[in-house]
Amino acid sequence: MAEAEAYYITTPIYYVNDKPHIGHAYTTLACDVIARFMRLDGRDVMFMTGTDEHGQKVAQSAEAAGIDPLAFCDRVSQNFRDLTPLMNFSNDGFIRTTEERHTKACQAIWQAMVDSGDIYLDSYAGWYSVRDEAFYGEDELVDGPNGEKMSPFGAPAEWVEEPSYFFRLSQWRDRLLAYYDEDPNRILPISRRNEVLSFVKGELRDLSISRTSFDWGVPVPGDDKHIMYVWFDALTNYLTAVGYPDTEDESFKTYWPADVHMVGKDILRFHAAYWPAFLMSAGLAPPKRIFAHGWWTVEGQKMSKSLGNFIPPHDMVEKYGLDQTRYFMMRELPFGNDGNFSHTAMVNRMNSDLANDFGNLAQRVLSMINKNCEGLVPSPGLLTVDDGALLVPARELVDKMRARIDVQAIHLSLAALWDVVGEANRYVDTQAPWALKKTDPERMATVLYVLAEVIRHLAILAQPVVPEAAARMLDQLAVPEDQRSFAALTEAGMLRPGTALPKPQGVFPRYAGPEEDT
RNA sequence: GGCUCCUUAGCUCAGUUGGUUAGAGCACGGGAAUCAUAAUCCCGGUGUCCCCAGUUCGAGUCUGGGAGGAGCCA
Repeated sequence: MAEAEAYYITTPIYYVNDKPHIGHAYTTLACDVIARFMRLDGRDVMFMTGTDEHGQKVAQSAEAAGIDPLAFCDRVSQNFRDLTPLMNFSNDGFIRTTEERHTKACQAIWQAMVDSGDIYLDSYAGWYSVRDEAFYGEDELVDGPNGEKMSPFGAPAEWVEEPSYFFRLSQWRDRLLAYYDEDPNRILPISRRNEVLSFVKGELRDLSISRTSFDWGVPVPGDDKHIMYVWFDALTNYLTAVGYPDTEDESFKTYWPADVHMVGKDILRFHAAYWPAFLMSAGLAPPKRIFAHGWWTVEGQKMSKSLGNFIPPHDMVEKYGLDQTRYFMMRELPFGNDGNFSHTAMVNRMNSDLANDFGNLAQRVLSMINKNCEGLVPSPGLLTVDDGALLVPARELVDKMRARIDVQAIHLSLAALWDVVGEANRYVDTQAPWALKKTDPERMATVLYVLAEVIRHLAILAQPVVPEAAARMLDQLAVPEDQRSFAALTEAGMLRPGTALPKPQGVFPRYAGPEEDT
């Protein structure tokens, strides 16, 4: 038995101070769909998400709430842990940067970077914004209403002057460029890759990676007046999760380096430039792929605090259904692009693609079998050219979808699946089994068998995106639990004639809520 | 200010190395069918392919300029 090939995929860790909205759910959902696909495809998957709990802002929020920072984090990180059951995520763990193991990992990688001569003590003077967690140049600042200095994003900025440890990022330019060159798909989409390339090709400055002005974070080893810069701390979670610093650990040896770091486009630079440089400096392999996805707007408008138009994932799931929500977010826009959420688009997708095309296909076929074949999987006769014209594309579908998932083109993998759904609906019409019932019952049985077998393929392949509905479809085809992976998409997994099927029930209802409610 | 990407049917987008009448889905109109969640199937039109100029026998596809949009950096 060949050992399953490992696959490690991560979401960013989310900032505990935020309230989860569809943007967070979207990132994790994309990873979930890919992780489920890989598991069904026989890969040994590690899928991680978590929360980023350090930094001055968190400490300030905790103080405002009148509790200590850890108690505060315990409370608010729950909001993100709750996304897993709500969205049916299949993450293999949930990491928090306040865990003891994470402190150890951060200090270990720091020490490794010190040992390779890439960290040095100097002093930092400049404008810093607590809210943005970022430093700014004098020329980037804007004047606030009372003449105070503000960051370009309108956050208060203060002049800070303090000792700081620096990372020799400037020394890593060529090695980073070589790393990008090794794989044309290193950073996707390509437009994002170009951005990173132009950033790194420009003048790379050394990076300040510690602060002395607050203490809610990971202390620098050997100099605990210094707290690690929050990004240094946060990025290291990807290592912590697989057992670092124990590089002999089975988990670390199996899963590192990560196959995909999924990130929002706003944090690409940290992942595509700083992080690989940190890792290489510490003698560790950099990630194989960084994918930056886009943002959702809502009814054409940006989500923002001032508009208060954040959509809590819970609201979408409640209103449209869980699998419907999952499908919409993965299908509506090319993965990587920005996209717009609208009630109309949501209802269109859920009614056209799910209810009318896929759901109704299963329902019409299963009903005919239920009524005309005594509720048993029918016995096929000799297959015709028409049958092959449907069966062959269904059997080739898994390869087509895999090729697309490999480059995170989730929307295209779904489009391929729906192509076959369309073929199947056309086949139903041209074969007209309801007419065959009177003229040629044996041929009717063959047609219904072919359809049931194609639906088996479709349901198995739809599991990553609509796990519950696909499972119900497979239940209705009496497909055993252990026959639902992609390995069953062969002749050996074919439906057995004579198997009793339960009475069919629709799995994708049409939208039944209020008509105009946007 | 520098750089990157985008601008194609009402909407969302495909358009490979330049080559005959520019495509898909949704929406819309007509027809067929009646197994099914009134779902399905067939047929149909619309496009100054952002604008201008150039290269070419020939450009949505290449070059230059311009307009609008998004983003990265200073």
